[in-house]
Amino acid sequence: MTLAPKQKRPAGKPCCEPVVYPDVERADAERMAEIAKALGDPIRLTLVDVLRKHAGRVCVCELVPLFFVSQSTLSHHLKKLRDAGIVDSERKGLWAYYYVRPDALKELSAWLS
Amino acid sequence: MTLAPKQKRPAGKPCCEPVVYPDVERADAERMAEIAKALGDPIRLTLVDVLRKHAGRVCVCELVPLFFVSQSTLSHHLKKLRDAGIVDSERKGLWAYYYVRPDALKELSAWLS
DNA sequence: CGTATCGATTGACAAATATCGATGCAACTG
DNA sequence: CAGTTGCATCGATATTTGTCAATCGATACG
Repeated sequence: MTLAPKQKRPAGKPCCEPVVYPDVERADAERMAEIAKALGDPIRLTLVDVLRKHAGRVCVCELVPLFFVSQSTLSHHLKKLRDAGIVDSERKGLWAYYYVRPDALKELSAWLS
Repeated sequence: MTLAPKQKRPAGKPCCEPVVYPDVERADAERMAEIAKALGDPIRLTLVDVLRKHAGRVCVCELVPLFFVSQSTLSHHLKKLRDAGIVDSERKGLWAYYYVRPDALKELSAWLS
């Protein structure tokens, strides 16, 4: 697959024919980029890693001591993951249990490989 | 795998034993988060998609018209991808040809699946 | 040589983000 | 009921990000 121009453009005319096009639809790209963005922080990526290793649910009070940030900051990160649809939570009395939504990472994972 | 506390903590004592730990090392998480962050924008994700579909190299002048942003903005996005180690470029005369670095996405892809 | 073109860089600016401490709220304990 | 606990939200602040127009450096063309 060879493309791209070899000569300077004749002035006025376009540099080259547009030969390449994306395979992903714009909406798909936006959805996947949102997921990727949410994973684009070491704390959040690690959070997902921890949650994924547990089929069950993990209490927030167990997550907080794993990172050197305040409780409110961690809560903020969890919210970002929730907003991106990667995790969800369930409240039980005082405690909140988080878990990774099944298939949340599927599309991005498929695209990546 | 059951964890997490069931009773309010006795005052002074910790809420619960830390039972869960991440499987990824901190350095790994940081590396992967950096990649994910770079992919966390629709334009950049689409750029990678376009470049990936071409074993060869793609000229910047072909990439610009694919997006509704200025040339300088696209250049900025390409730099982000370069800084993250996802793509690299080669200059040939006036033109710059970009390509996805092999294996750049491997680690993240493996972790995701 | 002088001029046009490609692509990167700079400077500016608004918007989004990460972080914290303080506060709020629901629910448990005594 | 009063006090305490777990977690979310708010307000403030510093940093990062996306974007553009303008400029720059190198290269090509005439």
